[in-house]
Amino acid sequence: MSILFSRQCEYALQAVLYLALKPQDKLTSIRELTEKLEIPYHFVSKILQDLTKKGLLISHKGPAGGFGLKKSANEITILQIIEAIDGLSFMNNCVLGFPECSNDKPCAVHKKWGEIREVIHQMLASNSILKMAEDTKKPQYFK
Amino acid sequence: MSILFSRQCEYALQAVLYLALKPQDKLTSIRELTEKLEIPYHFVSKILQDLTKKGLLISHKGPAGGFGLKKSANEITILQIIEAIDGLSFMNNCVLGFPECSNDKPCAVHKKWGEIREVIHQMLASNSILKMAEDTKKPQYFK
DNA sequence: TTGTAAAAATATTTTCTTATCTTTATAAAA
DNA sequence: TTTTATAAAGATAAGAAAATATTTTTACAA
Repeated sequence: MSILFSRQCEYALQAVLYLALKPQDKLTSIRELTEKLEIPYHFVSKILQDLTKKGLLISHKGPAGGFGLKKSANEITILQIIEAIDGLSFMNNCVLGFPECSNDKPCAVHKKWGEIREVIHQMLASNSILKMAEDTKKPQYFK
Repeated sequence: MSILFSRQCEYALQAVLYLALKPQDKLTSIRELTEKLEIPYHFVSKILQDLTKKGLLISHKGPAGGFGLKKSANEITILQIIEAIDGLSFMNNCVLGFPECSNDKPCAVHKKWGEIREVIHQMLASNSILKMAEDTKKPQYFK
């Protein structure tokens, strides 16, 4: 079961981090991407199209076609990917699910969760996907 | 969309926090509970049965029947409820969804998320549901 | 012109959430 | 003590959402 983000969003992150390690001008096919990452072809293809429409990726059809980052990998954050796929509702909603939870009517962990949420936000917004991908031991992205 | 926990789990928490504010010997019917909290009767009824089987609640059939906490509200934590319904996989899985993420092959936020997770654990385990429910402005639990 | 690869539309599968209906237990009334 | 109303237990089904697959179309480089 996924934690904070949808499966879609997780795949999007994996794909983008994979692309971040490639030269920006080189396109990568869905085939390569999904085989290396071992994630479902058609589902991911839909996700990449979404990211393209949202202006985060570029795509080209035909032979030697594929996907690439639209901007340089050091200008993109994980949070931007998450925002494009899942939206930022996890930054607003009550973690215990109380529909009316707010500063006026706080749930039992409202304040504490607010602090935690800020740290999570930091974690997702403070580093570029380039740094993220480089910090990571690369072998994990390949089989 | 829910954040860390399933809808089931959220309802369970809301129900248990509601029960925590009642005298322990008094039983509460699903009807009252779901009407006051405005949550779905049948779904919640299933959840309460689960919590009963797991030994967290007691139940009685028949007139004046209903559910109550098995132990005193100051001996139960939110984490115990979560563990019973969703399990603790959120404490182990990679937040970005990398299946092989571990200390050996950490994802981009492995370390940071580990710290955050500890704070979340603290938040859920360090106070009893009695304190949780009392700290909360009570009006929110009633309509 | 041909093969490749994304785009798009549609369908299937699975999982999660919710509802319906029947059964069983039990307290209280007759 | 039998009846009756109440409320949980249980089984099953319906609905919705999320995840994944299939098929067709479109673009384009060689």
